[in-house]
Amino acid sequence: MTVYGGQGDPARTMALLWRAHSPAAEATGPKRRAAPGPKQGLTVDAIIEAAIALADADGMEKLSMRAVGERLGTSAMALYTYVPSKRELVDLMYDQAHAGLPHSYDLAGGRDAAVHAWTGDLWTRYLAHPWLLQVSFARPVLGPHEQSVLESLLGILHGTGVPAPAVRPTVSALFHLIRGAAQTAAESRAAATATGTSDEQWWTERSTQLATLVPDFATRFPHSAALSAAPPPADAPSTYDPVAHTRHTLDAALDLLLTALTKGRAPS
Amino acid sequence: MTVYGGQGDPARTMALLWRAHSPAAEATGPKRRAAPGPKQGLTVDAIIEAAIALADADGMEKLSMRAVGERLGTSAMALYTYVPSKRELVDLMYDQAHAGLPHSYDLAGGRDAAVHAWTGDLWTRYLAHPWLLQVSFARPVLGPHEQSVLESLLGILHGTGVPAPAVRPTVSALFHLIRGAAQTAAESRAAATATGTSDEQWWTERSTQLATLVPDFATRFPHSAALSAAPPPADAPSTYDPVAHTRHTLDAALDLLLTALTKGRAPS
DNA sequence: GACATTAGCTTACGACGTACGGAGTTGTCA
DNA sequence: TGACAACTCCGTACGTCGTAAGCTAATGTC
Repeated sequence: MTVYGGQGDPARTMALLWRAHSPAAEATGPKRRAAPGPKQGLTVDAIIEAAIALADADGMEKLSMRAVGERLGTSAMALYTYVPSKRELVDLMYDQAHAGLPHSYDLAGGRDAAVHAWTGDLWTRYLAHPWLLQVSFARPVLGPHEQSVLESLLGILHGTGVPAPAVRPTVSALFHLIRGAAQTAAESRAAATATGTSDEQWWTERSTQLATLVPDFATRFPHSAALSAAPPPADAPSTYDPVAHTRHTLDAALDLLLTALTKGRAPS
Repeated sequence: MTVYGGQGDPARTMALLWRAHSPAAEATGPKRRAAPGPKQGLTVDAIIEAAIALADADGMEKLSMRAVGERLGTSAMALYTYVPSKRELVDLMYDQAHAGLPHSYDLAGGRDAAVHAWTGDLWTRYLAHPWLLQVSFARPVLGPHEQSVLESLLGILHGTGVPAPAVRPTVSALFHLIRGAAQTAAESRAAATATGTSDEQWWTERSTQLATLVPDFATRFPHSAALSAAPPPADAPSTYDPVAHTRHTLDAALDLLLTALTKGRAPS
């Protein structure tokens, strides 16, 4: 299931997102008078880091407040001083996981090369933190690092003369394509390691199963049958690696889009 | 969070998917000798229907085995005779929610018109059952109704001369684009009804918040700032409706893709 | 030194998915 | 016809989750 982020108090979430990571953090609020009470033993960043490590290792399903607390040597409830709820924590994790990507891309090689580079970086990040793909992209909150990813793409599009009306559709299309492809890749990779069977093996099992279960498949779904029977394209990766395969499909789709941007009429 | 389907026993899931809904259901297994024990009081279809109704009404988060059982006048555990687990139920719901879409599309109006029609039907379905977008698209199991949706698209692409190597990327791109856009639309619609504030209002609130929180936003993210400041395109829907708006962006992205298919070089 | 404020954390609650196993019902076969 | 085995149904219970409430103790200000 997709995790829907951005469902806590938006104001609080945004403050956390931008205060914790922005260089303007100090400047934002006037200096807070030192508060009474015990010193804080944790930091939001430590919590985020622990949570990300957990999600990377065991997946989003295993991410629980108790587990994060335990990893930090305390209890689940100790986290609630720093983070209003698990949802906000997920938002913070999401933004943090986008940190460190390039702020801008070299445009000397042309638009297509730059977009491919940008795509490759994002793709790599998604596959390094596959739980990112379980956090709804439609969430309303944008943190500084996500914003930076968007900004770098806009820089490419603007710098290579993409007409203004085409920018929005292109941006949304790119994100959806990359996320979708990465999700497919991550899922097949996870299935392979979880079941121990290779992706190829898995598919043959599945299709023999389908053949006995639905003997008239080819009659009912002729085009689908033809598609699965078709040989892979000549320039596809030869060793059967589902991740490389998906990436290849993504690149092809990207090329379609980029071709349209170059040759096509400007969309409305 | 995204719900990951397809994680139960694949064989069992596929048998359920194809047996329950396919006309070849009886033919599949040799006649099962009548089993002893009480008559079954429920049916898988009734359970699926109840679960879908629940998800439609209250969202995926509120979908629980207890709730489904209650709606059918029994307990949660009563369902486990028919369905191995909640995950399989979600898979069955997912497939069932794709039932009744056209099996083929009129190609007389050309490829673009047919693809737009197909897209529109799927879009409508997604917005009618927004929980569909929380079920991972990367799940490995395909039921008969999902298969039919794929088949009708393949019919369009094949019937209008899309070159074979371009088919796979086009299909995956189309699904990702539509799902992504529909997710955005569904989310903003849900946010509007949940908070009572209009989408427009919501964004202005958010941006004033951002402005005070991050005063140097425009310097740090010039392109993003310029984009939000840009006027909407002239042919955008005039009354501010986030769903129509997202749909418009989707159509523009579709046009990009379709343009590429027509004019572009065939991708590898 | 009194006191307001705050962090840390224990306990507890209600929800979840579902394992387990008993009770009751039915077909088959001796 | 009676015994039995197979099967459905489902109540109970377990372990998990997010987090509300509230106590304890530490710290700053006056």
